[in-house]
Amino acid sequence: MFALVDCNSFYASCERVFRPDLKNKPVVVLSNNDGCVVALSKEAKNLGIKMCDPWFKIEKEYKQKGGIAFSSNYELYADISSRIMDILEQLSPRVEIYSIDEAFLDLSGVSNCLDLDIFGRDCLETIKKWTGMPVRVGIGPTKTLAKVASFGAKKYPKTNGVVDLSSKDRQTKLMKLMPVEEVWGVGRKIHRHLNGIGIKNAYELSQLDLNFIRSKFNIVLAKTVRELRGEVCIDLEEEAPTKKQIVVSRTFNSRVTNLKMLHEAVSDYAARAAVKLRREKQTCKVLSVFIRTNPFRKQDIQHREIVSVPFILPTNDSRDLIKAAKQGMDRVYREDFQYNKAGIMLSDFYDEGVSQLDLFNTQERKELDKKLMQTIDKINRTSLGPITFLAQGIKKEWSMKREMQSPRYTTSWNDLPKVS
DNA sequence: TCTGGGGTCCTAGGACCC
DNA sequence: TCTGGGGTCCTAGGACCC
Repeated sequence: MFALVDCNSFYASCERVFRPDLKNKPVVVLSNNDGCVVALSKEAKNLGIKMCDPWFKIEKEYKQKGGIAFSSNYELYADISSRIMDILEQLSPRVEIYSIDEAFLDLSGVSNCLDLDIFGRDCLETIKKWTGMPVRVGIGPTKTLAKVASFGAKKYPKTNGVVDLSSKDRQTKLMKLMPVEEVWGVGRKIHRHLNGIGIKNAYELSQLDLNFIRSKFNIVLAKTVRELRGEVCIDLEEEAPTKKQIVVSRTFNSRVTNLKMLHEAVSDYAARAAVKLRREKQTCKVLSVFIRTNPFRKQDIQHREIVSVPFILPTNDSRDLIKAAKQGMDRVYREDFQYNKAGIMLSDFYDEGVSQLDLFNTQERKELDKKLMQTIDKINRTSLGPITFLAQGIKKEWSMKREMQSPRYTTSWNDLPKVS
């Protein structure tokens, strides 16, 4: 048995934790650059706001109706997320952190000694009490069915946020009520295709012939179908597998033509990626740089390009990555284009421990470089930081817009909420 | 004026080898 | 001149997820 614990409109709820005055008010959270809506409260949904709506299109009307908006504050969200995950780890022996706002729990031990519905409620109430965050709990024999249960808990208020799909009858009943596009693993393309052959709900999908699915769709969807029937195909993954690539990219706050600024931007991204790479205890052998004009501006001539810069030896030294990012930028950059986004990607990873000696650097030199990076990372985890490289720029004129960001209530002394 | 960012997996097709 | 068939590896692109 699996449980899926899922936070209700996570980012919007995070913003409410320290702002009780926002209870029952429409709240939306915007993507980087205040571009579009990435999270919205129930009340905002009722105003007709949808996920991915561009902010500039809805801003005026939304505000007139009394809606509140926030720029994304990932520091706050990450901190609240980790508090919730800590609680779950106390409640269940095996937890897979699936995303910032979702976790799967293995309930096979729990089901012997406790009613699953009671366990679910206990989970929900503990998290509410300790963090103030509203969650729902879906329980089922496979991960995909736990997702179905979670859909039910969200859709039907009478469930009070907990749905247990242990029984086959309840599975069938709920799947018949669930539009097929809500099924985990069914995206836009497959939805269209399924509709084309008359499949409308999750139950109808679960009844399709597996060979038919494999020949007309693919084996991924066949797995989904088997999971809907209660056959476990997707196991719990407690340990996060080591990453295979790391991407850092941003849309600029305005269009950029100047090579110097682009150098700054990709240097900044490379330095951020280097920190992530070292946190994974990995080194990489390839850095790619990409650049893009704004595809929404049909009137502009477009240019997009990606190049790879290989390293002779795998590295996670910020200085190596910054240098490569600038080289890559020189190769993709063309004058007279108005760029709106650039990014870098690291790939071809090796364990940090496995180091090769090369002709030019001694072992002592390597140890020294490694210590330097460790020291910088350490300082940057404290309030003494941040230490950055000059190449990352000082003013960062290209960097993104976040005009409506909430304070870092939980991670910065200066932003602690005051009680008077 | 203004449309996010970061991942994984699968598949088809090309290069190369025997 | 004649140019098969099967395997592996890599890459780009598509589809999905949150």
